[in-house]
Amino acid sequence: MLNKKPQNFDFKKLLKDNKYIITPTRLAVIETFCKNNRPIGAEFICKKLNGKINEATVYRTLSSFEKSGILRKVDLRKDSTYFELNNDHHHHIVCTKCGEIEDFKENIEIEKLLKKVVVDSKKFKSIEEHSLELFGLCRVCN
Amino acid sequence: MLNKKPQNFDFKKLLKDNKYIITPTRLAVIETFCKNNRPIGAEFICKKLNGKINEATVYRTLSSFEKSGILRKVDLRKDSTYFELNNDHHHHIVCTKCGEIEDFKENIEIEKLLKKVVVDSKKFKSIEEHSLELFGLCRVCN
DNA sequence: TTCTACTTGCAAGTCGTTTGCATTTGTGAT
DNA sequence: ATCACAAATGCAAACGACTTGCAAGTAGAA
Repeated sequence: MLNKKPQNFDFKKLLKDNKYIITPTRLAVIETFCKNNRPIGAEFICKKLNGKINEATVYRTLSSFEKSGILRKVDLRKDSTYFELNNDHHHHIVCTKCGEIEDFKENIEIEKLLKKVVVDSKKFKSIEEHSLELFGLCRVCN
Repeated sequence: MLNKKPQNFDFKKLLKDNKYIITPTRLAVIETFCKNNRPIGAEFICKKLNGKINEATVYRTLSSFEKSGILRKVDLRKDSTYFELNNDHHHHIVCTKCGEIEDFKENIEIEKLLKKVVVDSKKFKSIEEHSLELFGLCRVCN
């Protein structure tokens, strides 16, 4: 879990805190997430880094960062997998036409409602994660 | 959109209402969804139907049923795509270990909260769909 | 500086899904 | 009933996202 604004934090410290060996690849991947403060996928990263990092390595890095909690997966109903820095809890509104994304904050009311769902549940007594994404047409596409 | 309990409705009427030619394949696919009242994917359908329907046809049928609104896609963080009869609005709690699924109803409070999100949004003035799925360990796996 | 375990690149493989094409089938008109 | 034709299906090949095995490179501790 990060606890600073994505734009300016110490990449190396983040890696060390998560017991990673510091490599140019890992620094570059984190930097790409910081520069583009929105969900991105493997293909985007490869393009942005100009093919300097191998595709397979990008996938391995993303998957590893997700396990350690640096990144979180986001379901955007696209054909490939998107990740995001796991720094603050929010969700997305996604334009189904142009792909435009707007964030919205998780709030206490939503949390309360989800807790109530779990209380009412017969099969579950706690939940660890949830996805909540809205889909529609943005003002431009509409 | 269906408006009857999934267990007992007229498959042929459903197809006709949606301007489909009635074929054994389509009837069998709908029936599989009715019998197994939960999200299922292409592989499951092929197995249940004993390979009587070609894999490619199953994919084509699912995709077509989704477009016409008979089915809805469900994001369950699995490696393949799951669908569900689009008959009543609900969400899921999914066990990340064994895959057990429990439904919970969409309620007015959740709808209100989501409407508020849209009101606060700068880029969107309405949404068409949303996903809301909870993930955790069920009582058995916990 | 050296050693070792971890990381990376490359190429091949996997898996879910899609597509092109030839054949079959449902349905409305005859 | 039968016909004609558009639509649906099966088959095999292709596709795209992702994974894996292995050999070579590299970070970091000693």
